[in-house]
Amino acid sequence: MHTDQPVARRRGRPPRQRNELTDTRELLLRAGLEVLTEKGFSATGIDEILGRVGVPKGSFYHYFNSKEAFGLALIEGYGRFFARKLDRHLGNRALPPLLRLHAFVDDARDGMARHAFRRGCLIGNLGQEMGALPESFRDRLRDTFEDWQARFSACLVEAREAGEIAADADTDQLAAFFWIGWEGAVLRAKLEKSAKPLELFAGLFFASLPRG
Amino acid sequence: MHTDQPVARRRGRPPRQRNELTDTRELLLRAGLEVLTEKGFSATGIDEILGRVGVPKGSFYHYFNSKEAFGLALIEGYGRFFARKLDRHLGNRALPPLLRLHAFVDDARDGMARHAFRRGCLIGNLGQEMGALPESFRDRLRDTFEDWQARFSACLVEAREAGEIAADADTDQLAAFFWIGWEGAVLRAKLEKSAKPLELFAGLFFASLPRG
DNA sequence: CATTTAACTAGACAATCAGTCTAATATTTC
DNA sequence: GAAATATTAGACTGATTGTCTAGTTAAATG
Repeated sequence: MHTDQPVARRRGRPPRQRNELTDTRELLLRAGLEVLTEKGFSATGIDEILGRVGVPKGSFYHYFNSKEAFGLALIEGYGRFFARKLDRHLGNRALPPLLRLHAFVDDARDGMARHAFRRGCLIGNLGQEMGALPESFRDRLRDTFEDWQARFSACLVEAREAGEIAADADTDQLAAFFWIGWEGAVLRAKLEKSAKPLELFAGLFFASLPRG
Repeated sequence: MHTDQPVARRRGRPPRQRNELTDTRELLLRAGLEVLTEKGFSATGIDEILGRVGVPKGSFYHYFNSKEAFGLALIEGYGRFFARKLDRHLGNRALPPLLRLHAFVDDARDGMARHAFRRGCLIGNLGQEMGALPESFRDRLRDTFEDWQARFSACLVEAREAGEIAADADTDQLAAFFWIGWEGAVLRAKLEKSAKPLELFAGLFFASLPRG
């Protein structure tokens, strides 16, 4: 039985190749991310996003079933975006592990500064809004935090193996401690329009790490 | 010149004495606090608050000039409420200073647990929402955090004087560190519907305090 | 009782929300 | 060209938003 022969190719228009730069769906996601990191989910109307990109409403509901589905797509995209950022820094074997963590923190701080501290962290924003959000968001947000924590913890393990922190350090706990507090720092940085909360938190966090 | 004589008493109906328990204004504030700590400012409609209290819409704008004015009143009330809670614990001379801080943390955690971790901190909620809020909120929120931090720092000073923490500890910095991270912990506790983030953060915070 | 002032209410208002729907057009394969 | 699908276009709905005005009721004084 032939299987590598195109038995009955579908007629009609095939799905087009997605282009990262011009794809309408991608444009909507990008604009959505900008607005949601600034104002959150509930305070943002779909029309505002549409207006920015210059796309009519019909297109939105072609690409997304609902505002909820749009939010879920944003969470996933942002989670991956940040995971890549983490990997880029924490996997940089040119630096000792602790310095990699510092590099990540600096990068994240610079990212906030670049937008004049108007944009925060999408995951943190939505987490705080959970009371008014579709319940489907909860697990995704939790999973995202857990994922980031795991990457952070892995780097702490390397630091432990390199003798930079104490041999009996609980890296999972320390990573959780970091992310819990870091999200608070992002919140405050947005409120105060300043990098100080980020630097203060990161400074005392690193100082608090148990030394060998 | 007589001043204790009621020279020209105003005619007409006098402003009534506000009664803490039945006052409509107070009821609106109380209900508003419940909803806003749960869902935030933008996601909450005035109608929802009105519905809870059983007060018609027209009355709202008799007591408050706008939703914004309502929000400002809530911030002030919540700031004072929490300041009292802080004073009650941190001023308790029956306990050594560090234990007072622990007592406050436990109280705050129990408060969240009592509402099944659905309600967060009003100030933290609004801080995160700042991007979509009237700019008049920003200073009030900042001031509230500063106020809480000052009270926390004062207790740390007592701890330092009692030799519970290092003599050269920077109490202002430590208090800032605590509140930055604590708000993050409240956020996570709400997301995870669990006391764990609160306990984990508080645990490592206290462990990180520089010992004499 | 009449007047004055305050407390409170009823509902209209325009604006905006998320979401739906129908029709038209663009793009590709057969 | 015909067929099939992808995408666009935007009017429309019904619900909800914050705000406001005009009115009624309550309590005091002269």
